[in-house]
Amino acid sequence: MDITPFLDKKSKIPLYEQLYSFFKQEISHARIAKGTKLPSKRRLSSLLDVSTATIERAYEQLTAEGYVKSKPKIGWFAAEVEPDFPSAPDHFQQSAQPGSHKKNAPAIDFYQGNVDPAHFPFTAWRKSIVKSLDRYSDSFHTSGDPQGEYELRHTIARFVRLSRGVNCDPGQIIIGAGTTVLLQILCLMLKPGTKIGFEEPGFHRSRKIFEANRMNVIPICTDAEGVLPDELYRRNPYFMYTTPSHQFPLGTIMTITRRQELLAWAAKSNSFIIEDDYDGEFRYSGHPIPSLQGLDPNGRVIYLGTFSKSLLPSLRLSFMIVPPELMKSIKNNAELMKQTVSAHSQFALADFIETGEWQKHINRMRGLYRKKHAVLLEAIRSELGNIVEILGKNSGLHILLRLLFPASEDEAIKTAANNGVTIYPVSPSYKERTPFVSVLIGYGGLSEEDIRLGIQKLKTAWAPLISPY
Amino acid sequence: MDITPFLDKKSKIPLYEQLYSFFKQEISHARIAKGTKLPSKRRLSSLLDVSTATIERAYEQLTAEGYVKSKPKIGWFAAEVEPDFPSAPDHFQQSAQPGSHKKNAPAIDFYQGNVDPAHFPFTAWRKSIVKSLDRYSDSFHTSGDPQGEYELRHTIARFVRLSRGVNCDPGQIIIGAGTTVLLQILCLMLKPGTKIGFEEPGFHRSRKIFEANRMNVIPICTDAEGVLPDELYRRNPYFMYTTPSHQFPLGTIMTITRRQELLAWAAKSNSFIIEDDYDGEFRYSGHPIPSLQGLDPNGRVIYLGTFSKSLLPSLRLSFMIVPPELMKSIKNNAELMKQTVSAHSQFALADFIETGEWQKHINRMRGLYRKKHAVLLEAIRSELGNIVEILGKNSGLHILLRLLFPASEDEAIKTAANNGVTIYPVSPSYKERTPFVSVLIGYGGLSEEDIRLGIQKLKTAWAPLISPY
DNA sequence: GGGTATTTGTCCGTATGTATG
DNA sequence: TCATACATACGGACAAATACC
Repeated sequence: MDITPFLDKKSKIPLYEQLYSFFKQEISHARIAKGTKLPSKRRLSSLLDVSTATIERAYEQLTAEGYVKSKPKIGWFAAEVEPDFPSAPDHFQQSAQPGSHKKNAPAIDFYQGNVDPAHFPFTAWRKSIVKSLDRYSDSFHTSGDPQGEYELRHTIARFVRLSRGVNCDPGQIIIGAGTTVLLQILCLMLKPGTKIGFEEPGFHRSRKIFEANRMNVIPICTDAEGVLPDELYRRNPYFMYTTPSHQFPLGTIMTITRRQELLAWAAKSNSFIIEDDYDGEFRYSGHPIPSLQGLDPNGRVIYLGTFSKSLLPSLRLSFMIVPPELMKSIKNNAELMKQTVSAHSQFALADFIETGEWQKHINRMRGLYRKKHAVLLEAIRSELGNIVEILGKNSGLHILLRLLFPASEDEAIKTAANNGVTIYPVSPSYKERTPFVSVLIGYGGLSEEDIRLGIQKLKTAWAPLISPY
Repeated sequence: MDITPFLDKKSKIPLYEQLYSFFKQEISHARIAKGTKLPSKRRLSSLLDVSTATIERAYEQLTAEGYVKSKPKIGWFAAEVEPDFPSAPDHFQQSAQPGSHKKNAPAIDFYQGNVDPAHFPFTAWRKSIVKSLDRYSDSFHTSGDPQGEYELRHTIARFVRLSRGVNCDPGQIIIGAGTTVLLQILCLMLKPGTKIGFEEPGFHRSRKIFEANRMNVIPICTDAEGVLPDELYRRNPYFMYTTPSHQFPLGTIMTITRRQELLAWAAKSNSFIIEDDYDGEFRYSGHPIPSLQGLDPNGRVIYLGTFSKSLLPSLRLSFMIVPPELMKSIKNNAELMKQTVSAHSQFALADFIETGEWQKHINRMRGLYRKKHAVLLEAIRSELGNIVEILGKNSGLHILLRLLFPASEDEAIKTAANNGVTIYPVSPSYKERTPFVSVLIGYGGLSEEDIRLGIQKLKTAWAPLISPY
């Protein structure tokens, strides 16, 4: 047992905590047997050249958590701890040694759900959280408003009107821990077998939610302008799920005429449209088109928004704007489920938006993503120019690569993986047959350099797949 | 000498100055004899929950003015001082007394879901949150592990084993934003019409979740020992939902024999038991009985735990421990729903538990609730002694009052409301007929004084309902 | 076997750095 | 910039347990 190399006096992590983590690891992994006498304060202190009080503090903390026991005037002893599970990732060891890069560099991950890790306004966000903790501490002892805290709903209502042209009052907003939770609340009001129109292709996670709730999911084809209204008249679903601002996965932006046709259909057939605006904040070219919800005078649109892309995926905070006609039954179900987002997160987000930090962040990110987007397109053009076609390049945080060479989706993904690049299949987005071979490329979470590198690697990976003639 | 009430953290007067004034008063009024050793920096610091440096600053100022003398490495001692004017007004006592009661006092709310608002270890919790923000910022840019962050699951596994006798490894744990979300995930794996045994009476919110998911909810009667196993053999549901550690709403604690019978039934019939341990941390008398999960060698128990009662309702954090046989399908559904709790909350809670703060808090709360509980019982005995019967008085944060006078539940609640007391109906807990008239009294969120006052008001409210003969 | 020096945990005051408003 | 408060780390005084002579 040698601690010396684990103590880093220059680290930001306090000395006593480094010691604490070390012993915690050793004991819980049974590398120090229970009952073993630990080195005395003074011995360790002179060995490691730190104060005895530092050692003492580490031991004290370990005592508080039951890892060691102290016998006064005798010594400290490792306590009995459940053996740790061997597969447990040694998180502490890794985080304590930030310098050591793995030999096998992690794959470059083009996952569409990731966002830029480097430019998040951490200080401001932290400030909002701390502020909300201090200011709203009175509200934390109840489970809170099942729809979500009024402050946040009010803020969202105001903001969404300005930025997305969505009209609503706070009473129509339901806060939830992710779009899936909100869709789940929606499903609770529907009988199994209810007809749900769903873009084909479309966002598979949402489709699976409907399917798991035993809805009758009807694929509705899309073209370059968006959902085809004829199909809707023919199949006449009760709900129609769509992603008009940036169709998933194709990336098309629904035209204004198509939007109006959709709304007309909904009004005529007493159906509802679910508008999932999952990354509507990021548009790079062309005029912004108002949301379906904002265009709709008849209250036929359920609007879904999220802060996963525009703030932090790990925050798990989305919202749903419900038309008055559905409000009562959805509210009932929301109350049944209770609120799913912690009050402090809600207050923090409200503050973050109110202080203008969110807007600043989005603006900054839009610029960054625009640049990444350009880098990606350029890299693809130069590296893969004649073997792929790019689809959906005007907004959002992902594009589609249609393969112009005879390889299966599976082959394309596997060879990429073997070359250290993770890309994603498009076929799950289709309920029925997939018309052409393509892969999903999300670039939000990668640096410009990694984007270039990743595309280069793709070229290498795919080279053998291209027929030689 | 008790300083606690004199320290007002929200005051504009600096903390060190409040301390300084206090000791100056005490010493110059000779309430502290000369030569007395003053409490050490650390002792005071932990007692008052301020930094040691703050105490030091106060002592220093006192030293400078000759009120105390410092002996290095030994302590601080009160010095000899001219006695001050004896009639000096105790300025602090006034400013610290927040006692100005409002004229229109809000209703006294006996809601069972509320918890004590005054004794939450706010500083420690805040510290855990800030620490998790600082230390895990790398993890926030992805949506995280759908089951929940490994650190938290590991911590919960360890803790639940020690405190509730539950056996599991972190891989079996699913974190979710509330018990309802977890039950919802459970329901996604069940066909509509699946038979769910449900305690009669039972926790209505859970029942409604099953019903909303179109399960076939079968009421299973309970007696003083818990669920009746005969009923189970007769009706043979696939899942049986129960609250063995503190039956909701009756408050009975399931006996060990009954527990074993239940487990035997589940093993024999290949069914599963859902053990909802919603407030198992709080038990006031009798021996602790191990959880069903801990007694079960056959993996037939799904254990539900929550931090709503034992920490903060607004945190929205619960967990589910899944037996291996169900793991695969439940995991699938959890992945479909994605994780519903923000990563920073998860890391913060893991830290809060790991640093021993949670245990401290529970211990403290158990004592407080025990006292409130005693106050409540005493108040009921003295005020309502002969018109009600108390049910379920050995654990948890609520009791049941059975009305011994001829009034309806509705009447009892309405007259109470008219007298400024909110109490809750028991009838929603019953799926079928309610056998006797009773009301639900939760006391976790009320002060001892309000508990007494509330019961007094109940007496006044109900007086007219009692037949005069 | 009894006294003494040493080891050890516990408690203490002090100094310096850092975050916040 | 400055006041307030907290966090981290240091080194010494003390008394009990232990080891040694």
